[in-house]
Amino acid sequence: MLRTHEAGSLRAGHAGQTVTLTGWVARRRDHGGVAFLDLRDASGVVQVVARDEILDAGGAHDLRNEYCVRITGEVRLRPGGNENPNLPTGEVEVDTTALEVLSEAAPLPFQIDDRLDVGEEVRLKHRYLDLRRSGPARALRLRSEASRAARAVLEAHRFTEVETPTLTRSTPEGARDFIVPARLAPGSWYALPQSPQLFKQLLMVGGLERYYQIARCYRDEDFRADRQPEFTQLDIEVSFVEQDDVIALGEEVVAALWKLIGHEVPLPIPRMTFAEAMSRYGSDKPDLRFGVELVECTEFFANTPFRVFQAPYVGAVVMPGGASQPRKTLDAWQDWAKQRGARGLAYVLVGEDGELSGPVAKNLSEAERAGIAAHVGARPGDCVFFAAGPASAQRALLGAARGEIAKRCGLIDEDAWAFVWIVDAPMFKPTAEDDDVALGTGGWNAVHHAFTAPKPEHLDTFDTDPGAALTNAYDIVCNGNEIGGGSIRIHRRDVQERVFAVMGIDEDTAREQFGFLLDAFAYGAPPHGGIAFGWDRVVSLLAGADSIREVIAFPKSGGGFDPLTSAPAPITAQQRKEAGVDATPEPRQEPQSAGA
RNA sequence: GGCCCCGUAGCGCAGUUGGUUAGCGCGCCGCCCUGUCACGGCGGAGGUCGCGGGUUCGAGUCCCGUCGGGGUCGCCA
Repeated sequence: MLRTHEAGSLRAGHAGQTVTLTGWVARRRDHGGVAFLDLRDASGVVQVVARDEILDAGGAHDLRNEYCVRITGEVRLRPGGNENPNLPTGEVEVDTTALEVLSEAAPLPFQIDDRLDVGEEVRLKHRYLDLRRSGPARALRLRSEASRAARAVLEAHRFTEVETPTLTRSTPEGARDFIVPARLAPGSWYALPQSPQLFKQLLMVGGLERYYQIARCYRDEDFRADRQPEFTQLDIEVSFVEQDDVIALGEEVVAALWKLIGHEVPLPIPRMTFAEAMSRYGSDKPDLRFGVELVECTEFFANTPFRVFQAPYVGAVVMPGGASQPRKTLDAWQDWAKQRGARGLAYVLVGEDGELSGPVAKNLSEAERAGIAAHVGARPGDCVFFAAGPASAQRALLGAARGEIAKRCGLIDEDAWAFVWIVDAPMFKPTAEDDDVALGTGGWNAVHHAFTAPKPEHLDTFDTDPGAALTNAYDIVCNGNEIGGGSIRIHRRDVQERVFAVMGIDEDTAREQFGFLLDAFAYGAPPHGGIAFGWDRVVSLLAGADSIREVIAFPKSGGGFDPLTSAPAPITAQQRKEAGVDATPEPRQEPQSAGA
């Protein structure tokens, strides 16, 4: 090693020892004649004292921030009164006898100082400098610890870590595939996997029984704050299990993860059905750190004279103290709702005297005015927001309003962790007209994915009444974020074919796209199920980061651009030719197999 | 794809109803400083105000377009 000690490890007990340290000059305080250097390595910082003659001898008189240096000297207690209680190493300093510049540093594009704000664009462009800062470095180390903790849990259960291909076949699982030209088969393409879903099921057919992988996944979709074109899942699949087994395992993983940051997750984590989550919170990933539940008002307004409320669903959500909002703020709520595609957000203000006001109040019947506050649980001074129309859209609007109310009213305890399993999700949802990712033409699309098993009681009826079929699927939600989800899978070929049929995937299409899976199911596939955690999101929650970009070593910015490498980049004409990008594929004989 | 916000020195920001030579802090360069710890002092350099067009006697400032970044809705099982 080039060093004998790590800078951040030195304490009073080292006094008298001669040490050699390596690291970066975090700061230089030059008094002429003597200079103080803060020497930083991965372990921390220690103050180094260098006399003029030492700096001269090392050719280092122009030593600047972020020079990479090696110094030798004696650890000693600082002179009385010069201790720095803000540093773990603050009782000592290293009196330099030799200094060697290992590598000079050009003037920096931004300062490496934890106290300063730096724009994300420049940070990512020079991510290697950003990572010298304590926050970003800590985030990556926490990610490593999280992976280790998860592995420990799974290894204890005798899981096998298996790598699955990243060059695979394009299968329409929902998102758009990234595709890679195949030079040896001009005009044909690999796809990068959206998840290892199909492979892990094949591993179950292969008798692995307990599989996991920290797997990179690729989806070519538009950007969001919590999305990257490549992201990571902790992917798990187990044979011969039921829903409760996977949930228990998931809880064990979650508990181990949150233990890393000193939080004990009370087990078991509560469960809520999908239907309950939608009706009480207007979301399939409710944030349970606060109340403010949706109130069902459809019955209440069954005979209302107000035409807007003559709708298949009327719901309300109460904003505590909201009656005192200025007119301008209430108007702003309308804009807020319109931005979500709603016509607006009806509201009624409950005065301190209990009198109702606002544009909607006068449209209500006498009885409705008398009873509405009590029905929705509004108190004097509150504001009641209403949404009326098709249930799913209006619940989503009220659910969003619920979150906005909590934010504006400061109802969210930022230190709280609220976990919940959302279970019994519907198997299918109607295919929207503008749904360009519909897998088939059946008018129904899988809510989870096409391999999710129906609950046993819906096994016979899911294709005759798709809208009513429920699945053995479970999502784990933390503070309003879906951090993982999974299901018990279909392991019977006939059931899988019926599901494809409901989704309008005919036999030929199914055979072409998923033939290998159907084939596999013909050979004694075991019942199996699993779960996948969104690893970037999990780690960003543990790290308290606003964005998953903070817990990714080299994240991409908007549009899938990598500010560091400037990828994606054009290719040469030669590369293009070799890759066969423009070639027409030769008709090739698919190796057909059993059961065709 | 729709909508909202932001682009001024290497970095973070200010810049009044449109009006002289576009400022501040840090960093950078030079000189000084032997107990500092976000050291200090003196001096200095550094700007196509993202880009293009328009309005105007005059545009960093107003208008249109465009590019880049961030957020949001659609989308993402």
